[in-house]
Amino acid sequence: MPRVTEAYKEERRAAILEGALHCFAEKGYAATTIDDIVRHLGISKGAIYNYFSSKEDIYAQIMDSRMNRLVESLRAGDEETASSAAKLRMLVQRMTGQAIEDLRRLLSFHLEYSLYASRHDELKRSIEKHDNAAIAFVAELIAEGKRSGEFRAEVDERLAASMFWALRDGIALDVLSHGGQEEYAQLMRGMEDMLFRYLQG
Amino acid sequence: MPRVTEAYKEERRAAILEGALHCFAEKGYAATTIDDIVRHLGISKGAIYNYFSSKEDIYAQIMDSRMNRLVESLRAGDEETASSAAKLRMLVQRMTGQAIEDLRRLLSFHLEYSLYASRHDELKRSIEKHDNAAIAFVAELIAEGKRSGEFRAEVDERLAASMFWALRDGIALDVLSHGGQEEYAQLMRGMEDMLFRYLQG
Amino acid sequence: MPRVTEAYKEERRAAILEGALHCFAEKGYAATTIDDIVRHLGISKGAIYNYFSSKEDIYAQIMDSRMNRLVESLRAGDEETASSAAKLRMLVQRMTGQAIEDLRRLLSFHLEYSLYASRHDELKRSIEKHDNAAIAFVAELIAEGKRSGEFRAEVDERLAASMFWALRDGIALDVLSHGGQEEYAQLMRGMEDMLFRYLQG
Amino acid sequence: MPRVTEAYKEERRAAILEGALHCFAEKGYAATTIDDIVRHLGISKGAIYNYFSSKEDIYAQIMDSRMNRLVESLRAGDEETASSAAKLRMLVQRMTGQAIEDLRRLLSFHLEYSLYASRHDELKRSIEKHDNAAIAFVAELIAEGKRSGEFRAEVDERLAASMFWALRDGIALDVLSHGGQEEYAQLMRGMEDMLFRYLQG
DNA sequence: GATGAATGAGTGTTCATTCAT
DNA sequence: TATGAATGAACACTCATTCAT
Repeated sequence: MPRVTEAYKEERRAAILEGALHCFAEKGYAATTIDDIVRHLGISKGAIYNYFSSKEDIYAQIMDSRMNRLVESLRAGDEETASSAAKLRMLVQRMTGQAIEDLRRLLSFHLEYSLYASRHDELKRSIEKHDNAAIAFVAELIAEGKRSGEFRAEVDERLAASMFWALRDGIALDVLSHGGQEEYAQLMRGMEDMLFRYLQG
Repeated sequence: MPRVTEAYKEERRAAILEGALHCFAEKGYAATTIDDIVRHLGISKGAIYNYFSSKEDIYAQIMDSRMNRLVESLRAGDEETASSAAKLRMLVQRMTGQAIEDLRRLLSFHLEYSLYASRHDELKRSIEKHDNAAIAFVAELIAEGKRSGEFRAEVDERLAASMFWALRDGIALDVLSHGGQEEYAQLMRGMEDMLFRYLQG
Repeated sequence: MPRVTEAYKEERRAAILEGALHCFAEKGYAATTIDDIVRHLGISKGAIYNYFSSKEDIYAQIMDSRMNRLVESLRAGDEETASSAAKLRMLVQRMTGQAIEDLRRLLSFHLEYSLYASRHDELKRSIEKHDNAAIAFVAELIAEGKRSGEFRAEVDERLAASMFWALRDGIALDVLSHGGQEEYAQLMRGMEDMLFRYLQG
Repeated sequence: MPRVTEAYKEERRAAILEGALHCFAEKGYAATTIDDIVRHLGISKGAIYNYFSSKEDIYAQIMDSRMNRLVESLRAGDEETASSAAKLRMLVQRMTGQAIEDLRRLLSFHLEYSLYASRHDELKRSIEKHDNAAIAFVAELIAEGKRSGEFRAEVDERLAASMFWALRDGIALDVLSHGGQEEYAQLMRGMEDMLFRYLQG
């Protein structure tokens, strides 16, 4: 008979993940100390270790939870009625509408994590899994478009989907260094334009 | 060993930079210790501090020297006779030809540095300068193509140049996580295709 | 071990201060390493940094606490009934009675600290404050003696008080280099003699 | 047949001593690096080690040379005609006349050296020798005064001489922390007054 | 004799993790 | 479970000294 409910624990876990994400996004993984996180959350240092086994564990779990939500949200926007092209366009536009500040913070987190994971095999696998899900989602959209004749039959949907994400990630990376909201929006419109010319010929 | 020539010192400096780059690319900046670098180079710890003032100084100087060489090499491939489209195609193909292993190592270095610099204002400025040089180079190529009628008059050359690099960086980032030489080459061919459809309409 | 009482922490802080004083007095500030202190106290290196922010912080806080206690102890010996001359004589005699070994250790600490502080403005101010308190205490004694007619009306009490401490410090400095208990006692008796001849004419 | 004359070498040695004294007085022994000295003098690091075996060796030789000159200068002021009391008064007044800035720098050097030497037996012996010479010089003056009836017969000349220097050192120490030229002069006049009252009853 | 690059033991400090309370 | 003081390996950096030129 546990003292605390499962729900309470789950809430606590999520709060720590959120607080840690805030710190990691702000200062970077290596520069963030457990003390930073603990201070930010107003909890004790020990508490963290009741929920996570290490700093790296927190890192990985943040990413995992974010990725799951990302794929969910991808699906969520999926209106039944719309054409494939419309869906894809909507996806780009939802991205375009994101506040640059959120983007910057989150993106730098994602980028750093990818880098980090690329040097740690265990993490690499989970990244790959999630990335594949994201690619598959877009690839499926494109495949639909091909079937409905909206997109050229010659495009390789997996390749195109990979390029979709590469473009998005590259733009985000760019914006990280320079550029504000307007420049980001402009690049995203450029991406939309380029992408549809490619898909539609 | 004093009364050394300037050339000797410059060589030494370059060797340290190279050794450090090797280590940073391998393990990441934060995870690389001065001892790692020193061990890799077979020199003493103190020696490093005769040439650089801190670990971060080394980091910044590696990037600076790499960026300078990148822009130079961009210019170097510039054949006089070729058309703009041919030059641009050549540029993409030179990138496509790169060994994935080199790319992976170098790219992860670049990415990590961009991330790091985005949180350190002094470094940020130098990154921006170099990035602008790279963008300007491609933008000029595209502008030439517009003038010669090879490219659509409507494309904004700066935007297109930005997207050129975003695409390239995004692909590299992708390849960092998964994919090998073949997947990289395929993505780069996709990039070429997408890019020219966009530029040529 | 958390949820410790304030008293426990205060005790710990005091113990570190004491241990550090021991080491600084023995080997000097610069020659004493944090490892020396830690070894002497049988605690871990990190523990020190839970209580103090740096080696210099420890140094300054030792001095502060010693100075506070010194001024307190000066006041503590202050018998109500005695005449001013008797009080002053008592003060000198209490100093004379000190064990030379204690004196040597403590004095070399004080001297070194004064030297150190004289080159560090923040510390300088606190030294001055404490020194002034010590001078003011003796000056008040002398002023009382002047009022009661025990001391010459012409003596400037602040000047005389400064010389009181100069003499004491000078003697201690001397004893640091040579001399043992007997020589110290002799010098202090000489100080008493010289001082009272000066005050009483 | 040496390449350079003895005189040249002696000059060089002296210059290094002087430069090192400047640095030690400014920043303190521990805080002064060989690089500081070398930079101040505009010579090479190796050069120093042609003349001295270590940083400590320099330290000790500075003190040695200063002490020798001090005792010489004490004797130099010794006018034949004057009475003992006049000679002693003159000695105090010469000290009083010193520029506070010189004093501060030099005194902090002396003090620090005494402290340092008190923890290093080899150096301690040489300090004692020099201190004894200084005490003996003043003691002899006082003894003369006793013989000529200028000073009280009861004073112990060695004790009085020790107190003379203690007072002077104590005043200098005081001035190190606070006080400027005027305060110093006032204290020195106080010392003169106190001293003569003691010697003459 | 002069030079100054090289050396590497040594320093103060940090920080993820543990565990007694 | 929560706490936060304790731990100690690890780190970037310093600096007296050496020695090839």
